[in-house]
Amino acid sequence: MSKLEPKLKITNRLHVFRAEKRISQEELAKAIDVTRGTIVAIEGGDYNPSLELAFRLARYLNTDIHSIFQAEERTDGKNK
Amino acid sequence: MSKLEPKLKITNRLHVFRAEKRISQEELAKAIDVTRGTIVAIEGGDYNPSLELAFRLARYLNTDIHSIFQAEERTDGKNK
DNA sequence: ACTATATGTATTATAAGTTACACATTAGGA
DNA sequence: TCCTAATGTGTAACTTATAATACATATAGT
Repeated sequence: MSKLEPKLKITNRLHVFRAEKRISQEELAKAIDVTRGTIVAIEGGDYNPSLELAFRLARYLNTDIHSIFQAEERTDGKNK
Repeated sequence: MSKLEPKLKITNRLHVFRAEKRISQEELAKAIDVTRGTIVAIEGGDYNPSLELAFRLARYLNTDIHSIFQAEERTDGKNK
């Protein structure tokens, strides 16, 4: 319970990169040494990974962090 | 005890950006809504902030995450 | 000397990231 | 149909990020 919302909403296009490379969540997870649950959580939405993990993802996908992750202003805290 | 090392070492040039803007740790902390302790920890070294916080920093400093943070392979011994 | 600012360090407490499971479902191929 | 890979969902345990606070110290200006 109690999920404090961060100031910025982090969205990502990880599934797009995965689709381009045609790799499964499990493959990606093993490649960057996390569990599949972590990949699911990231792709699933409101999830704020560590910067180090973001770097590992960007490095593996041969791109930069901003190409994978975008930060949006959180226009309202209580719109749900 | 038991400090699992991340796969990548995250370094940063936050103090350089601060120096350029001539702002104190406390000013920066307030601007991005963290405590000064968090700024000290980040500048101090082996510290892995959240991606969301990295975005807040980059946004405030009018730059991108990679200009502030760099990921190095962890070459030091006893890896794995 | 005094004062205020800036930084480093430390401790405790809470929030959140991540793992390691398990179970379910869906889509495809043989 | 059966089998398998891929994905979604959930939860408990563990680790780490961050907050809140206090204390120390150095430095610059008065």
